[in-house]
Amino acid sequence: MTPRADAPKRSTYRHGNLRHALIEAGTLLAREGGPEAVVLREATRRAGVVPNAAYRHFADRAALLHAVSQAAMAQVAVTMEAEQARLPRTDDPAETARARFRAVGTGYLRFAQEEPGLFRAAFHVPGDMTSAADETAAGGTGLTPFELLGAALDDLVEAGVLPADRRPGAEFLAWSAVHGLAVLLIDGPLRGLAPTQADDAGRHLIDMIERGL
Amino acid sequence: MTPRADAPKRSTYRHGNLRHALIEAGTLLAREGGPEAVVLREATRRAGVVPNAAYRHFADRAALLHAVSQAAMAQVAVTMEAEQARLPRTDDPAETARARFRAVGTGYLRFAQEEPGLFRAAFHVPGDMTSAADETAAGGTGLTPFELLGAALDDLVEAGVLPADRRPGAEFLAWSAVHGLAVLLIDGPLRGLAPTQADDAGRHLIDMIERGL
DNA sequence: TGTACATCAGTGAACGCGCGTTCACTGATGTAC
DNA sequence: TGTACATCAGTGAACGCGCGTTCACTGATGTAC
Repeated sequence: MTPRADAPKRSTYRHGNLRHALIEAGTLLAREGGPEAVVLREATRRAGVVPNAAYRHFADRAALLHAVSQAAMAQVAVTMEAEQARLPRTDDPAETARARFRAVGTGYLRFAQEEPGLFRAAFHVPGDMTSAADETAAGGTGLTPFELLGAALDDLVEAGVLPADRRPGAEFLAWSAVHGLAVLLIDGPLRGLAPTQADDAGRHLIDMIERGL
Repeated sequence: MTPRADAPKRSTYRHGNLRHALIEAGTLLAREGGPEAVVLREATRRAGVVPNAAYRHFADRAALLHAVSQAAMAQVAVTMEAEQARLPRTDDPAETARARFRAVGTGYLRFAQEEPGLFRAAFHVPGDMTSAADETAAGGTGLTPFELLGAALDDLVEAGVLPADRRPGAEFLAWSAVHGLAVLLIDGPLRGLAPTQADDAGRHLIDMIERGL
């Protein structure tokens, strides 16, 4: 009933920002064990609060998990953007578009490898990330992962790399391929591949996508 | 403690083939709700047996789930083979190889759509389906899904459709793409796509793979 | 500037739940003589 | 062909577990007068 002893002691009766603290604790739980590890009681324990206190901020466990999932999604977006940001400048627009497109994929794969638990949480019965931007799932640029992919594909078309008639539906093809590799790396037969090998596989896969699109 | 009333009554004290009955019950549970629905107690209930009776045949719940997972894997293989079997004969070996390769993918996708619960169970922390054939995961031809894919790729090379230097690692690229689409269709943003649209997406994806490989 | 009071965040205690698993048992089977 | 007995599949009862969730509460805050 009492919050765990090693939790951050509060001097105030009010917590301050319990909602935020619970999402943070939940995110940590997801990092450690994926979505099923996001246990309401444990989150409250870590926040140094009694279990039912969570119900002031979330309707139920599912609502907390959803918030965590959105936060994880935003981190995916951030990783993608970081991957794009580290790209060297080029004058060739085709080259640039291509590099930005690849960065979307490699960022996605990097996140999956580095944060498998969060990655799984992000895609845990997701609230259709395809539809209108959900702010809480967006990265620094305000775009969700799906939107970043779409933008990269638009760039490819604009740069003349991708024929316009190939554009419709292309996000689902590219996404499928990259997502599949991510899943196989996380808990499929490619799990436990050394990071360098995984990177190789990612490169080859993205090669295939570029050629195939 | 007593088995459920509506379970098949036994006249004999011995069940007969409880191990098999439990796998069957577990498979049904997986169909209905995926791997996490494979609950030991419920499986025994359905088999008309007391909970702990399961321990005569399985070390623990994980062992039962593993057996169910293998059975599901075998069904994937069977679906793939069925897809190949319905192919019309052609004289053109290149055409034949190509069609057989595509059938591997479409069978996989069809199974995922038709039996999402079993599909998820099949890939639930799998015992590395890449390695040596596990009989219980094989279909009618004695090949696992992974081996069927490998064979199809070998055929492509032999028929001169796929350059031999592209062959190494190709199964992981093809598999990633198809698996990713399957996952997105099952519980990703493409979930709830009409079967015909899903088939279209599958075709386009496999087109992409063929071109990209 | 001071005080009454509404608001509502967090507490304390308790619930029912179904789960996996362990124990000592009993009853049917089939094999050895 | 008949009987003793070892084997072991399934029973009965019970455990501890942690979970999500509900209830009536108490304490601190900040706003209205």
